[in-house]
Amino acid sequence: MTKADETDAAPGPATAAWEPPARLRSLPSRMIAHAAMHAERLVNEELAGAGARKWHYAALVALQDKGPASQSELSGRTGIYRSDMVAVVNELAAAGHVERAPDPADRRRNVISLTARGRRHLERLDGLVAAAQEELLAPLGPGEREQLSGLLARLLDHHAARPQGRRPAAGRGPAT
Amino acid sequence: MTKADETDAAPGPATAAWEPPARLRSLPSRMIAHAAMHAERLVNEELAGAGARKWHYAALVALQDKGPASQSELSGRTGIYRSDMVAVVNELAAAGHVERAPDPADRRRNVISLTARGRRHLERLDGLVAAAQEELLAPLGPGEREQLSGLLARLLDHHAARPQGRRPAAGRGPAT
DNA sequence: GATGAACGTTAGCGCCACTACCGAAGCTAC
DNA sequence: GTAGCTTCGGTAGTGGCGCTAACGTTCATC
Repeated sequence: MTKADETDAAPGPATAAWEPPARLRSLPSRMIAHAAMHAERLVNEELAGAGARKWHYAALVALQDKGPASQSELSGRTGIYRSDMVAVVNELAAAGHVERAPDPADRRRNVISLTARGRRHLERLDGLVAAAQEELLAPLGPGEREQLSGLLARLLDHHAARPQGRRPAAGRGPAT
Repeated sequence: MTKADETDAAPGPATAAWEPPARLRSLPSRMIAHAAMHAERLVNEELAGAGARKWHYAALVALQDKGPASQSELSGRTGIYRSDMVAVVNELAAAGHVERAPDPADRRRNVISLTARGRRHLERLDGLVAAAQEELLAPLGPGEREQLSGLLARLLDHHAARPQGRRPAAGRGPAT
């Protein structure tokens, strides 16, 4: 048997020693982290087909749903740090999905606004992201999906209120 | 108003433009990623008190629950990549929590085993990790925690079976 | 008109998942 | 028994991402 047990379905006692112990497998923080990895992988794979990353999607959605904004405002909407927002806007602007114009009312600011092309692009990304969600949640029924969302929302609400004193930092949470 | 609306509780229309749109906030992949960030932060903060990281914890648990193992076997149990396992074992060995001995039966292998000191250390880490889980799940009742765990387990089972063709890679999933 | 804050920007750190490659040692097939 | 595969420990490096620090410009306030 040179290369058997490659697609072997029967887990012998030799395989057991390679599996994670139940104590790790059932650890909530670990399960969540693991699920997050799958989620990110799926989203990234989908978006990669359109040459986009989750940051781009988040920024475009934030612009479409709440209108033009300065970069730091966008930062607040998306959870992307101001420092990283620079690159995101650069890339989106280079692709023509977004326009960066100086704010006449406040010359420190740039006003970022969605272009027609960006809107079209976002439509496509929406489909890809939705597909990723579908893949991610595939094993769950509609009711279960809502349960999961509800529980996670409770967690996030709780921890969003927590953080010790840091309110105006502009940059909380992941991009997608 | 130089620095008002800093700890302002009343969200005026100015604040709304800074909040993430519902479309992003309710995106399952994003919620999971966000929750994972909180989870990792909590676990890291707890473990930092003992000078440990989640990798160390995962490795120690894997050793305690399934006995001594080679490094690549440990890799399989914990989800830590073989390449990264080197450093983890180095650190654990330097702290005296683990012993690395050449395997007489197979001179390519090192047998890693838990020391008494490592067992004691792990006891402490267990408490810290448990505390982190408690903080993480604080807003949820016992029934809800089981719901969440169950749903996540379903997700993970589904996606663990998926990955296209890559079975023996030894290094799936996060460390904690 | 000086002080201090906000904005965009650059640079860099640290963690972590992941890849590629290496030499040594073991196993299998001929 | 030896040639050719794999496995193991190990080194190095990449890239994404969350996060901090600092700087010059511009604005707001006293």
